[in-house]
Amino acid sequence: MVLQKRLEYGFNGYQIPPTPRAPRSARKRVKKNENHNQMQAFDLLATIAGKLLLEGNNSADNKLSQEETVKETSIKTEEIPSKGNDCDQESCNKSFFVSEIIPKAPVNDTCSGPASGITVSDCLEKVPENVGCKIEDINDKRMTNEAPNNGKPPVVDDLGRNVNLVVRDDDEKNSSWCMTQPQGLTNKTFRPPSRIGDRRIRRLSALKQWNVAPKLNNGVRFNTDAELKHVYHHNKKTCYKHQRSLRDYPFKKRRLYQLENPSDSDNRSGSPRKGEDGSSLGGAQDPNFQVQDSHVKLKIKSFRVPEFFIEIPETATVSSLKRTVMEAVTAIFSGELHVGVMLQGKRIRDDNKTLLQTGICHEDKLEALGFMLEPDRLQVPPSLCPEDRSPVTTPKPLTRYSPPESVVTNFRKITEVDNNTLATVPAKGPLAVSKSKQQDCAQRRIRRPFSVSEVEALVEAVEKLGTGRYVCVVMFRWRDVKLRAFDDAKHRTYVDLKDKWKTLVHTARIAPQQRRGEPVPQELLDRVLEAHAYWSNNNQFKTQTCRLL
DNA sequence: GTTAGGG
DNA sequence: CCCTAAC
Repeated sequence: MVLQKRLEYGFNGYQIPPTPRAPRSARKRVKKNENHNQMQAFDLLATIAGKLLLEGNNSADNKLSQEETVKETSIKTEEIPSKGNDCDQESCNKSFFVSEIIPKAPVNDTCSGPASGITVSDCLEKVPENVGCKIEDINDKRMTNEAPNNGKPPVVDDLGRNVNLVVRDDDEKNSSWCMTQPQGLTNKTFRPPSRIGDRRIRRLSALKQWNVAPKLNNGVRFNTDAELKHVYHHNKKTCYKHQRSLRDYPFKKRRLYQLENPSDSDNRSGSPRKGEDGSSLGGAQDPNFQVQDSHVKLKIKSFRVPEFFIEIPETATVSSLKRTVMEAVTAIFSGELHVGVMLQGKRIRDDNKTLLQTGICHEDKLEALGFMLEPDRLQVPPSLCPEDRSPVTTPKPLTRYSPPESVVTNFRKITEVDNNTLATVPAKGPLAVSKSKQQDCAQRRIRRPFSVSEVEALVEAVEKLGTGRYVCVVMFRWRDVKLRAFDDAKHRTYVDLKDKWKTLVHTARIAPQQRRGEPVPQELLDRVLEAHAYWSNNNQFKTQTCRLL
């Protein structure tokens, strides 16, 4: 019904009536340009276009229809149970979060021998004895596997804004929406959880986790947020910049730092970033090193268990849930564990090297040291890999879990700087290469340069749809470009496309010798400039007017 | 949720 | 590619 009503407005593939937002945008835009004539012309054209093209609908009716559409759409949207939200709630209710664990006995003494004398393997032997765990909430992942209720496709488009043919394609696509491939959806209501959604879940989970019983029977205790901060701010001098940057930081990001990854401050400016080759980092040559004592002090802040899956009946008690988690954890850690050492993203394989030789003792190179706990792969049946959540032997038939492929630790190296001041050096590397990075909301997406064919598709779509600017009474959107040309490319968001177009225009304008990356054919760049000029220059109004009338 | 624009 | 004000 709504769809039909929208389609009546279609004309030559362009949407005709102003969207609920359009007039405001238009006014603002015109206002910005201080072009009152254009504004008047817009109003006039809107009226004319409405009269000419809406087949019996005058402007007033049109407006009314729009409002009805909006109303219907919003009601429909509300009526459809938002599975995503349900999942949010579920995630909160079923979180298996525990806080990070700091071993009762500081690990500082673990490697207290002379740095030049203790080997990597010496150090590793100490690590498993102090293991704790941090179990990540994985329900956010499960959300992506949820199918919507009734298989009934929701009204995708909001507010009835898009009434052109592109949107019809969109709706049609969603009408034939297939439940067997939920991952592939760009569906508005059921698209995979955004990173913001993840953050919300994580934040809620994190808030809950501080209420978890503070002690396990093995005596390992959960540290609190306060403790983390305490550790974190051992050295005011070192952390000053970070604190200041957090204070100035947007709230969202600040929250991420505080709640999600209190140890991750490697993004702060001034954080040293050295070469990737950890093995070549010798500490002996560094004059600064000589003022330190020869002991390497490591504090392992926590171990994290990524990809930890549990299924348990809804009717199970909290008690049995706890027991299940405990059994799962026990099963993982009772098996043989191996410890790996990562330095600056590179695994140190030679156990006979000294810490000095590997650079582990070198404070300036320690932004990227981490330990991994890995269950013995031989004991892990292939069916237990995270991709295949097959049940394993557990006391309850309906309970199942799959163990993590690796257990990665957050860590800090603590090195004495001044008299009693401890400097904490943030970890980097292991988390960045582990699977858990998929759950790390703060992770920056990898750079994926646009291929020429992608550029071509983008240019083609923009040529047809425009760049999201307000043109006469027609509003085109990057969203439509995305749906039309990049619907299958899940890694290309409409923002990406918009950004790419921005750089394409820039590229097209600069001299060829100034361009970088994969060369874009001049022909395409010409089309970019042409399309850009068409959709954005001041003549667009005139041009579009001609097109419409 | 989208868009536009600065970083 | 990120971030976010403005819509």
